[in-house]
Amino acid sequence: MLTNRSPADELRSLRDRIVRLEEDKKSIGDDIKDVYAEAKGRGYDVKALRITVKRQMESVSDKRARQETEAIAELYLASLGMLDGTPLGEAARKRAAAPPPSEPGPDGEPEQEGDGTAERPEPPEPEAPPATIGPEEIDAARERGREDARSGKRIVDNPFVAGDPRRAAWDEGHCEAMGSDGMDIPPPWRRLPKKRKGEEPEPAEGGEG
Amino acid sequence: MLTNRSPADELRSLRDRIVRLEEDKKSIGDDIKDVYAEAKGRGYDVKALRITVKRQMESVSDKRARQETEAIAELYLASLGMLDGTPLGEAARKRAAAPPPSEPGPDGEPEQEGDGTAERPEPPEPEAPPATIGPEEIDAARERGREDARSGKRIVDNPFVAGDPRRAAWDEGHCEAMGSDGMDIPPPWRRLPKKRKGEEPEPAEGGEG
Amino acid sequence: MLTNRSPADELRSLRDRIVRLEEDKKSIGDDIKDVYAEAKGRGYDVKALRITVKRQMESVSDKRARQETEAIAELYLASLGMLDGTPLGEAARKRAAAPPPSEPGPDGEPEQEGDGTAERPEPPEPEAPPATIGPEEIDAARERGREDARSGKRIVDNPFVAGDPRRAAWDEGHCEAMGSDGMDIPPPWRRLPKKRKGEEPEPAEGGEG
Amino acid sequence: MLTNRSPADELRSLRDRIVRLEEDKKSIGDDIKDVYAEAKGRGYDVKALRITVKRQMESVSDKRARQETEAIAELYLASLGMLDGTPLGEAARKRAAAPPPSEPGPDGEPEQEGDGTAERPEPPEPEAPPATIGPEEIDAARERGREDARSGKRIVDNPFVAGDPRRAAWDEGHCEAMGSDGMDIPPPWRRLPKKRKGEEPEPAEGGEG
DNA sequence: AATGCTCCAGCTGAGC
DNA sequence: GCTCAGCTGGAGCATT
Repeated sequence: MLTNRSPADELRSLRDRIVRLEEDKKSIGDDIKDVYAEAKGRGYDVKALRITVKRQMESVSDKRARQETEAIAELYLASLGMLDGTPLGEAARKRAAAPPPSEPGPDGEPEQEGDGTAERPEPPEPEAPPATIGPEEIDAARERGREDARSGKRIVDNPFVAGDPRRAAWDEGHCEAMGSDGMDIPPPWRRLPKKRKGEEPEPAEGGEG
Repeated sequence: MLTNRSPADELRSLRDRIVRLEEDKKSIGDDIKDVYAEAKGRGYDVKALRITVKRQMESVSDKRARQETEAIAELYLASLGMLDGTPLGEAARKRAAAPPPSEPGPDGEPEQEGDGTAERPEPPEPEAPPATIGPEEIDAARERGREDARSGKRIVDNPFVAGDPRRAAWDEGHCEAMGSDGMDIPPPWRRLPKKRKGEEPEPAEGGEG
Repeated sequence: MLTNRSPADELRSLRDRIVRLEEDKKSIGDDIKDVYAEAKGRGYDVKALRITVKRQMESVSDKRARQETEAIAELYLASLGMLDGTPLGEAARKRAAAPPPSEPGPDGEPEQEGDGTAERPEPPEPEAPPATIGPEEIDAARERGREDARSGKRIVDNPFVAGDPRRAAWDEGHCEAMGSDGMDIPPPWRRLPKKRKGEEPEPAEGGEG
Repeated sequence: MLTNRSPADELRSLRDRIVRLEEDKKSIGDDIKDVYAEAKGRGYDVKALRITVKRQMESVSDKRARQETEAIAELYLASLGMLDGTPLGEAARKRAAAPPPSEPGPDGEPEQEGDGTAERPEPPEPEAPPATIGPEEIDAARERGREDARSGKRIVDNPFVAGDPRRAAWDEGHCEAMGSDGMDIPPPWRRLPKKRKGEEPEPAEGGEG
C-alpha cells in the first residue's frame, strides 16, 4: 500500500517534505544573497536595488495602494511643514486638488494628467525667480501658499516651477491652510474605503521599449 | 548588607527589573496603539500618519541616508523605465546632474537649489503642450530624453514642466542613456562611502511658526 | 476653545503625542538593554535570562498553551526517534498515557500526579543497569519500548529510571508504536480545540518563600 | 558581445535575476504553507510539527548550543522556583553536578550518562511515596533539597523518582542553595566561551530504522 | 473577535 | 572595537 499507513509514517513524511522544501528555499535565499553581493561588488547601491525589485514584484493593486499612501503621507507632511524642500509629487497634488478618485477609473480612462492641463484656462505663468532665494523668500512663498489656498487657488497651480525651492514652501502653506479651513478633515486626507486584492503581479514591464 | 549577596538573589533581581521595565514598555505600546486607533477613528490614514512619526523621529544622518537612498532608487527606476509617470524628485535630479556631493556641504552652504537656477544661462523655455498627450507623445518624450542626454543636455534641464506627463518619460530616457553611455557605472549611481552616525534626533521642528 | 479646532492642528497633536510616547518607549528599551548588558557582564547567560523573563510574564493561559505544545512536540520527536537521549518530560508522558485532558480540571483538582502513583498497583521495579550501556543496549531498550507498547504497557511505566540513557530510547520505541497502531492519529497527538484567553499575567510568583 | 555592456543593462539583469529567484522562493514558501495546512487538516499540531522541522534542520553545533541554553535556563528557573512541577532535565542535572564540560569531549567519548551511574557507589535508594502528596510534602521536599545541597549531596542524586511531584521541588531547593552558597556565580550558570560554527546540518537521521 | 500572514525593528554574530 | 548583514521575535494589518 503506497499511502501512509500509520500516523507515525505520515508524520515523518510531512516532516521530511517540509525539510526538503525548506532546504530548497534556503538555497534560493543564498542565491539571492549572492546576486546582491555581486551587485554591491560592482558598485550598485543594494538598498536602492532592493527597491526596484520590490516595485517590480508589486501587483497593480499593491502599486495603487502604495501610491495612495505615499500621496496622503505627502499631504500630511506638507501640512506639518516637514517637506524638507521636496515639493509634492504629482499624485499628491492631484489628490489634493480633487476629492479622492471614487473608483480606479470607471471606463479605463483613469488618471490622465492631460485633463488637468487642458482644463486650465490659462497656464499659471510661472514666477521669474529673484536674484537670490533665501529664507525670507521661502517664508514668503509659504505665506503666499496659505493665501492662495484661502483665495481658492488650487494646489495644482503652484506658481513656482520644479527646481525652485519656493515650490515646496508654497505647497506647505497651501496644505496647512487646506487643513485649517474647516472643522472637518479634508477628503483628500482620508483613505479610500478598500480595494480588492489577490491580483497577479505586474504582467508587463511598463515603459520598456 | 544591601547589595545582592548571592547569585540567586542577584538573578532574581535582574529578572524582576527587566519584567518591570517590560511591563512599562508594553503599557506605553498600548498607549501608542490607542492614539493610532483614535486617529483612525477620526478619519486619518494610519499608515501615512506612521510615516510622519517616523520622519519626525529621524536624526539628521538618518534623513540624509534616506534621502540618498531614495534618490539613487529613483535613478535606477528611471533607467529601468519604472517611473510610472512620476518624474524624478529634485534630489535625484541634482544627484544625476553632478557627481554625488563630496560632503554634506563644507561651509554650511549646502543644497542650495538657487545655484542651479543661477547657473543656467537661459531658462529651458518650457514646452507648450500639444492639444492632447497620448502614448505617442510619451514615447517621443522618452526618445527625446535619450537624445538630449547624448547631446550633453543635463537632466536638470528637463524641458517639460511639472504636471506634464512627458516629464517623467523624458527623465526615463535621459537616465537610460546615462546608464548606457560607458562601460562604467555612473558616479551618481554609487552610494557615498560612509557617514558618521549617532547624532541626536531632529532638534527643532522644521517650518513651524 | 481648547479642543483641536482644525485637522491640521489635530494631526500635529496626534503626531506629537505618538512621538513622545515612542521616545519614552525607546528609553525603556534602552534601559532593558542595559540590564541585560549588566547581567552579561556579571557572567549570566543572557539567552537563558530572557527565558526566565518570558516565563515570568506569561499569563496562565499562555503557560498552559506552551506546555501543551511542548508536550505534543515531545511526542512527535519521540515517535521520530529524535529525542537525542532526553526522555519525555512528565507532561508529555501523562498526555501520552491518557487522552488529552478534556478540561483544565472541572472541579479544581487538576493534574494531580499523585493519582498516577496511587493507581499503579505496584511500582514498575526499575531495571538494574548492566555493567556498561552501549548502542546495543540502547537499541534493545527501544525495541522493548515498542513491544511494551504493543502489550498494553503504559508509557508512564517506563522501566528505566531517570538518568539511565535507555529511558529515552524506550520512550521512542513506545511512541513510535503508539503512532503505528492504527490508521488514526492518536488522541494525545491532537491539540485541544481552544482555550479562552485574555487572562491577566501570573499574579503571584510560584514557589517563592 | 554577450556580457552586459552597459550599467543600465546590467542593472536590469540584476533586477530580473533577483525577481525570478524571489518568485521561486515565494513559490516554495507557498508549498511549505500547503504542507502545514495539510498536516493541520489531518489533525496534527502545526506548532509542534514546526518544532520537529527545526530540530531536524539543526546543525550539530546548533543543537549543542540550544541544549546548553536550555540547560542553563532550567537551572535559572529552578533557582527562582519557577519549575512548575517539571523536574530538571538530564542535561541540566549533569551540568549542575559538574563544571561545564571543558570541551565537547576530547577523545570522542563524551556525555556518557552511564558514567554517572557507574560512579555512584550505591543507588540513591528512591523514596517511597507517602499516601498522599500535598503542598506540605512539596515544601518539605524543597527544603530538603536545600539541606541536601548544603550537606554536599549532588543534584544527580535527587531522591525522588521521575513522576513524583516532589522531584521538581527538591531540584528547586537544591538549585536555590547552589546559587546562595558563595558570592560568586556558580560555574554551571555561566555560558561556555564560544563554539566554532559553520557545520553542515545533521547529516544522518538519528534513530531511524 | 480571533487567527494567520507580513512587515519591521531590535538583537546576535561575524568581519575589517 | 566598531560596523554591518542575517535573523529571530513581535507588532500591525487584513481576513473570516
